[in-house]
Amino acid sequence: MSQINNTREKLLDAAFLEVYVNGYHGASISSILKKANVPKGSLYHFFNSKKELILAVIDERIYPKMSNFFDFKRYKNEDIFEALERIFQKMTQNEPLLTYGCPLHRLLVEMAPLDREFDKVLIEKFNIFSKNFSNMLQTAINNKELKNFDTYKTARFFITSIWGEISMPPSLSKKEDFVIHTKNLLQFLKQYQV
Amino acid sequence: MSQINNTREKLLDAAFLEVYVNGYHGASISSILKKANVPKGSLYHFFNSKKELILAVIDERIYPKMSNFFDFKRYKNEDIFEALERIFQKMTQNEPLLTYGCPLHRLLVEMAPLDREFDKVLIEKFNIFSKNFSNMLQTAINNKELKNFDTYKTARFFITSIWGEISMPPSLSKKEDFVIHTKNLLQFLKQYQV
DNA sequence: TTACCAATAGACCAATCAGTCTAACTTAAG
DNA sequence: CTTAAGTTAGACTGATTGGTCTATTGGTAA
Repeated sequence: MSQINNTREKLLDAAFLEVYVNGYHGASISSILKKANVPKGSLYHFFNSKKELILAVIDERIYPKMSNFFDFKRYKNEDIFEALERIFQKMTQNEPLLTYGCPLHRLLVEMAPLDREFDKVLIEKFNIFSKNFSNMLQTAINNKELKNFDTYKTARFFITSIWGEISMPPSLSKKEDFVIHTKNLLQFLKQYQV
Repeated sequence: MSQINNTREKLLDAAFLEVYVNGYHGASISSILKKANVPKGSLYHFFNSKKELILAVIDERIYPKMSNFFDFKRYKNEDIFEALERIFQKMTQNEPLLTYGCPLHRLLVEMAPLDREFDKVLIEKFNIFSKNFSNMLQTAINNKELKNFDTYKTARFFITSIWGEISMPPSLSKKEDFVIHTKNLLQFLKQYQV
């Protein structure tokens, strides 16, 4: 056996890149094999189909990366606005993501309406991010930092809004625009400040 | 000759549906021909390639539809908030668009990073919408309805934000969420009210 | 009537698609 | 050393891809 499924890992890496650039339908198995420098037999040894491979890419590559991007956690002694500013700041520094968009969102737009399994898996992830953000806001409400409001709906508003901005193509995607976008969202949240 | 290029129109209609559902890479020429009930020779008589066909779909089908959706025009005697409420209200009534997303945005996400021509054509459209909206806001500023601010950047904020929301897949796309989204955006704009 | 050209029709093409299959190789266990 | 399982290797398949080509049709204008 090769060292702990090195081949499988190489396939996931190559497939991630291929799908990130070309989307699901645009991604080619032969191109993935070429990138990974792995023969076809190995791919179909580890995965039963292209679809299964890409679903694994979502779970094992895309989702972990994006969890780090949508990292809605409070530090101690931060108020909610400080925390969000820090989180948005961190997002802003992730240049490839700002430039080339969120791979989760790209697949969501392409595949969720077409395929039940993609729909299920991708929405699952979206809901996790929303829930995390919602919890963060709820804590702030409990702490009397914010007035009461529907935190889940606001979390959805923030995330879909951010997705809209970062999915703008490289030719239009300027860091400055993202900064303005997140500042606007923070400005919006200020209305709930106590 | 058939009546004023009836065949060409049928091809554009069929191609629009095919691309709206499947995206560019997922769209199949043979499926388009079947839908349109038109032989292959006719397609390649009117268009030189799949790409040229879809670029025509953008200009002659998608853009006109979306111009109606992103219809940033003031009526007489409306203040800026009344006008935006009316416009968002009209968007809200366009159920297929809310449910299946904006075809312009879907293509933008899929193709703009991959192909210079798609990038150019699609961003052109985005810029038109942004400019129209920006002008609308500028008029309100000139009328002393709103304080001064960068209207173009705010227009971009609104449009990318709305795109993010309506590109959510059917399984998550509820009219109620869109209503909340636009209400939040209006709420944001209220900060500039004089 | 003739001539011409736009449009229709679909057989055909090479390339590529995802996926299958069998053989060989490698590694670990007994 | 033997055996079995896990993995590699890539030739091959049938379907489908976008696109080409030639023949024919239908209508218009001279």
